[in-house]
Amino acid sequence: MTDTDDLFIREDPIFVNKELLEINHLPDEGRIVGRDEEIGQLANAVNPAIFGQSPSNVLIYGKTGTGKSLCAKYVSGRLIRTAEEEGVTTAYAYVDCAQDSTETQAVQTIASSLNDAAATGINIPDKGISTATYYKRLWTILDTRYDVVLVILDEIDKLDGDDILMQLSRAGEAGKLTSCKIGVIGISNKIKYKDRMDERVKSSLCEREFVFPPYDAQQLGDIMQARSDAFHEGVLDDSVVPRAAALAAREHGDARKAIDILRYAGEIAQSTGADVVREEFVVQARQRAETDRFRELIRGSTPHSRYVLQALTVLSLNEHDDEAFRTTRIYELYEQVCRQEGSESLSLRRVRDLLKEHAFLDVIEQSRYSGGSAEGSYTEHRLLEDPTVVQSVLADTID
DNA sequence: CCTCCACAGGAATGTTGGGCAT
DNA sequence: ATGCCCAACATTCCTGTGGAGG
Repeated sequence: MTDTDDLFIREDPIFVNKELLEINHLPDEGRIVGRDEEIGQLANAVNPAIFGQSPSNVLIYGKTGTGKSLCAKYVSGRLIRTAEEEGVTTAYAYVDCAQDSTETQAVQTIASSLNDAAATGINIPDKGISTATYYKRLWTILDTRYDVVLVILDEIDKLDGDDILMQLSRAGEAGKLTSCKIGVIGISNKIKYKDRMDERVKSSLCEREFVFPPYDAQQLGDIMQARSDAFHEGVLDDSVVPRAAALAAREHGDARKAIDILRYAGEIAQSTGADVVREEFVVQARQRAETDRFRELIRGSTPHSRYVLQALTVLSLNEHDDEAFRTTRIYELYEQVCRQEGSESLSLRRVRDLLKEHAFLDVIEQSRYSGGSAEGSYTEHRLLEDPTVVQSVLADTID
């Protein structure tokens, strides 16, 4: 091993502290921009936990990238530290309901993230046991290890039922828990989510409600400025942050997207060997952020789910004029895709459900029509993303 | 107002594969 | 090792739906 091996770059010329640009990075206090009031209210709602009492349940609304999960995690984290100083043992569990959409998966995630097999002697398997068993183990874990627990349910509207909310909010009253208290922080980006909630759940979950407004270009700029320490001194061209802020502000004030753009712009600079992040990289970076979000969405989906999407994509690419297609047309093409892949096609009924799932994840949009006189009624499906983008993502998601 | 069509979607039932107790 | 339980996925069967034209 010589110390003059120049095959590898020894020091990153662009980034010093790239973690600052990770999506899940929790900034220190003072780095959360424009959410002081919300943080204060949130803290106030969960404050009783510090004395070992039940925190208020909270529902947070706001579009994606308005800092909802960030603030929820941040407040929960500080609560745990403060409670500890008071001799109260607390913890929080974070569940992304888009990923764990069934009741079972969500309970499993909560239980396994709060469990410590060494301390409790309880094992939480990934699958194979009943929902009731997961609950039973979760209650035991909570009672033996904690005084108060906060459960953050992100994208709660993606959950397939209210059952888990019911269980969590009633656990104490139903005698399932003897000493531990539970607080639920629900996060939704659909305001109307509340309307379709069970009345009993609604009254207990919605003790406090907050709405997070989108960030404006100024705030987005501040947010990125606060994280610009991720880059080496002088590497960021002065025009980069304002440009990225303007782009992200135009797209509904999504801070997550703004930070993604900044990171990608840096990576583009890195891979092209540039020593400065230039303004023109920002535009390319935006494109890349878009495909990345989408790739994440379809990464977890089953092959047939992707074939269905593939069928719709091919239709959209071939016929630019009309961009919405009937279920049956998609199904015909889907059968063709299956033959190419050497796979047995699923039933029409099942494909209808798969399409509905895509609609739920905002990948496609469905609208129902009636043909009128003896023409029946039908549903049309439209891709929400650029077909060429979908095509390229599908192509390299082969695994 | 009723019919007719092309499909939507609810319900029941079957299949698969993993964890669990014995 | 073996049978059992259960969630997730899939199929089959069937009833429900909307609006132009009779």
